[in-house]
Amino acid sequence: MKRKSKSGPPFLFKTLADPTRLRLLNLLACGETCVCELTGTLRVVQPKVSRHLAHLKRAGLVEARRNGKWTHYRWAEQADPLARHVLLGLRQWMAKDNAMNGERRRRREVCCRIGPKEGNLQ
Amino acid sequence: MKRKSKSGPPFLFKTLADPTRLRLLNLLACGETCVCELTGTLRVVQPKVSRHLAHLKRAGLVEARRNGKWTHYRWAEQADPLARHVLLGLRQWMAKDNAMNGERRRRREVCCRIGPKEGNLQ
DNA sequence: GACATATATACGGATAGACGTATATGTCAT
DNA sequence: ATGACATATACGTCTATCCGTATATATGTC
Repeated sequence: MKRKSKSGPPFLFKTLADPTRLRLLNLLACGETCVCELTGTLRVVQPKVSRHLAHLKRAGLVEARRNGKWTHYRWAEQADPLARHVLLGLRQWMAKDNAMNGERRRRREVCCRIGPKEGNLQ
Repeated sequence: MKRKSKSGPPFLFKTLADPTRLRLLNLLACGETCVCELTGTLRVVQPKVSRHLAHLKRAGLVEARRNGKWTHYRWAEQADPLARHVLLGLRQWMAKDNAMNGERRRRREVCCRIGPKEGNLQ
């Protein structure tokens, strides 16, 4: 049987080929966020969010940090130049996209712990 | 029923998520190439090559030009900034990747119509 | 311990994508 | 028109992926 290469450009692009994962990356682009906030903002059932976060983590795009009952996710630094380049472009695209902007705005309303000055693209 | 958006970032990334399509883009990065040369270089059955080329064309990544019995494919200019950015990064990655370099080298051997000075990344 | 909350995973079904093979289309030469 | 060649598409199958639901795990509180 053939090896299934869970790395390299094809796997990176496969990871970015899902709308829900892009929405998650968009919210995480504002800074570290916990799962319940992501679930609330995207209005998506929690297992779906967790599954996609797990996929992003496997792909090395995000990192997780446990804090008590909560798990906080954040963008991971990219060692691979291609991934770094692509994610930079993605970030710039998200900064201009209307739908993505709207979701970042909603994130501020959903999350009680974010002050009015936070919640913008970093 | 829900719309299946054959455009936007998810579709772009889905298009780039297949190894065969990346190999095709790699060969096309050297310049316009006809299907039989691509088939010969990749050592892949012709319908498979045609199908993936059709996919790349639908995604707007390549353009086709018919010349007699042959069809020549080439990279298409990208209007979308994200696509342009991602494809630029991809091109730089291909220029450094060993496997991709090897295939571009083999392209020169397979194709009778390419002189020794051609066949490098543009 | 029992319980509530936050998150992760397992399971089964539905759909999309890739493949090999066969066949259709299009072009040229005779 | 016939045949040869280059390319495209159609068809059936197999696998990967996404989803909703149910359940498991982990942590904190009482």
